[in-house]
Amino acid sequence: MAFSVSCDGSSHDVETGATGFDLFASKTVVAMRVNGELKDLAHPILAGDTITSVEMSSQDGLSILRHSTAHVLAQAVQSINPEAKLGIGPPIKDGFYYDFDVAEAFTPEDLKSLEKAMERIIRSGQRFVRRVTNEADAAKELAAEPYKLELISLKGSDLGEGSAEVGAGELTIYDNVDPQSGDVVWFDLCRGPHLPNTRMIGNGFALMRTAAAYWRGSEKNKQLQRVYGTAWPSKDELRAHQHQLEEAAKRDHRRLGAELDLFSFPEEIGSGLAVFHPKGGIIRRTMEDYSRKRHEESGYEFVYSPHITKGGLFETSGHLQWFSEGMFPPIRIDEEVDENGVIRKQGQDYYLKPMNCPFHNLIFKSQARSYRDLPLRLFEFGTVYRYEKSGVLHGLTRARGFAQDDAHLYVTLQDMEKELTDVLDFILGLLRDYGLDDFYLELSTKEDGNPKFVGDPEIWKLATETLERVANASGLELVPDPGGAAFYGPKISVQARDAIGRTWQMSTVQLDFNLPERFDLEYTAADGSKQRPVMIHRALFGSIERFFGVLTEHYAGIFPPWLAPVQVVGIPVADEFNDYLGRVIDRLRAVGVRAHLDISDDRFPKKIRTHTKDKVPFMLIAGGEDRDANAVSFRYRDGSQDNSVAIEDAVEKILSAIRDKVQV
RNA sequence: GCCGACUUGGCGCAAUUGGUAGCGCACCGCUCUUGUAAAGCGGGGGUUGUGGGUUCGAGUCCCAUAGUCGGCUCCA
Repeated sequence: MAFSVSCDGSSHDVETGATGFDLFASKTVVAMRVNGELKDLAHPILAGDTITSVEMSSQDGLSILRHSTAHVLAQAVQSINPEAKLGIGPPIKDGFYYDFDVAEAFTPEDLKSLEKAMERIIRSGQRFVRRVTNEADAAKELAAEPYKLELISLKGSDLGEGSAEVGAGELTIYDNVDPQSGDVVWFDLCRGPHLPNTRMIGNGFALMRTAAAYWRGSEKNKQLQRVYGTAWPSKDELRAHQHQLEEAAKRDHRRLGAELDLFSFPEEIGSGLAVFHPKGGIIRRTMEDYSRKRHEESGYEFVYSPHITKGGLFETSGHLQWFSEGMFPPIRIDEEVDENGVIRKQGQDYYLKPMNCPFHNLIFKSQARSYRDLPLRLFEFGTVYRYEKSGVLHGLTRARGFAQDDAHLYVTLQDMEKELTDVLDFILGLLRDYGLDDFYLELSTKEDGNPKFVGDPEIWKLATETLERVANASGLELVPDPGGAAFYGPKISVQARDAIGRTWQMSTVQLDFNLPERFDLEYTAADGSKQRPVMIHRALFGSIERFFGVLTEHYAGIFPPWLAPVQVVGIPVADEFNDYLGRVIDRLRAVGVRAHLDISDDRFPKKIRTHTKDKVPFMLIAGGEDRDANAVSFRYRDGSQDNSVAIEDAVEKILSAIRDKVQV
């Protein structure tokens, strides 16, 4: 008996018992959506179903490919080491991983032999066959897999949406069936769907690296060995992905920082503590100078505070209670102990500051404040120290000592929303000046029931709603981040996409009703009553170091002229033109351009090479032809040229590029 | 902090099974040098992250420690 179904938008007649295989002849269709749900092609089709094909190259298709590849990896691991216990193996961005409980960590050689074993499995064309089971039967079959048993027992509880093993519906197992013998050669608890067979994985996969990972993501659990892999519909796409990774590695700020002589992390100083070299110093100072100028224009007042303080200050703020493990341990001073070890004089504990806000609060409190003083905007490039765990340090983007471009705004409740709107506007404008222009916002809110968050729930609600209104008014995309708030209040963070599409958390704006309370901050209102101000914490760069790192990667070290450590290098074609070109360079230096003349013994092409590698934005060249025309020639970093430009025009061209902060 | 890998002159790398450290770039000197990514010659520089140990002998093996890298966890 035939009936009709809707397939990819048109009507099809199929026989009873038909499956996706009868609908899709194309080898690139790997699965299908039946009435919106992802299904294997082997899923039987019923009358009235609405079906759409899932191509291998689609998002869904890639996930299925990667998940199936993960299964093949797990089978390969167990074929080599039958003792390996299975964790989970989901698809992720660009690939997949699978966790194993094994006695010995995987070595690079292991990965090679695993790839070989995977190739054999893939070539053998095993079919993925779905089988519905129940908890009791599955528990019997998987008796040797303790982690799978745990998943079964957790079914439907706190596994979350992303789980690839068990879903809300039926419990299913996927058998890998050998096409020749029809035997089940391997199986795994899995909700699917999968490719029809392993052969469709093809040769566009690779194992990338191994790492340890806590079972179910908790530090309290055992660490399993994770193997990361990547999988693509074709070898060419795999190659393209690998090439992309190499390109990203080339713009790694840690590498560029050494290559371009910008900064370093001397081992003698300590982990996560950077020094900036002269060239990095120029970039950093230029960034800071411009930021300072813009802040001045926008009504911020500049303050300074010390790097250390007595512990009491952080008890008042609450940091010592909630985040002491993130702070460097105290320096105990002035304690006197007698010969018997008895304390004669009580000492004092001093701490390196992990934040600037308590200091600014003390400045607020240094005098009686009036509503006329508000909004009071206190700004500081404040250097803070945080005891980040050794394993999380990462160049400039995650350091133990860094400077925040930190400001605290004290406003009345009535002005709060307007001030927040202005701040967000100010931030986005400034980030654009630094060359970032693709943003979205994240709203970090408290998590109900988590004791980490302090303060009155009503106030949290007011703060969160206000931030949400301001964020929405910006017109930018707003992504929720539940549980991501600071302990004292919710925040908006600005996420920026860089030149190769990676996103970075940049600025944060936090609303705080808690610290004004703890510090007993108040001002006199127009009616003479004492009122509590609202506090807004905000940082644009987050940390100067981190922003420096992000910009380095965004520009791949090819900084726009206004930030470039060396803006112009004069390269004479021969010594004879040193004086002529030197006069042009002197003229640029006289108007503040960072320019110098290369009169080294190197030959002309060598100099071009040297300064191209140094990523100098303007190379000015002069030889006989230029001198005769009273001109110079430009060479840019990409190799393009602009010959015989009149000196006047050349100077103006350079000055305007710097002034307008454009890229060249 | 946890798991794994790595650590050789400023940088990038090399040194068969343990036998007394090499190369390129950079640096210094000399010679030569007119047109768009590396002129030639010569020279200095490391005891192999640090501290122990095994051995007749260790860059190569073992232990500890520091740092780096990849992940996990974390990120006020």
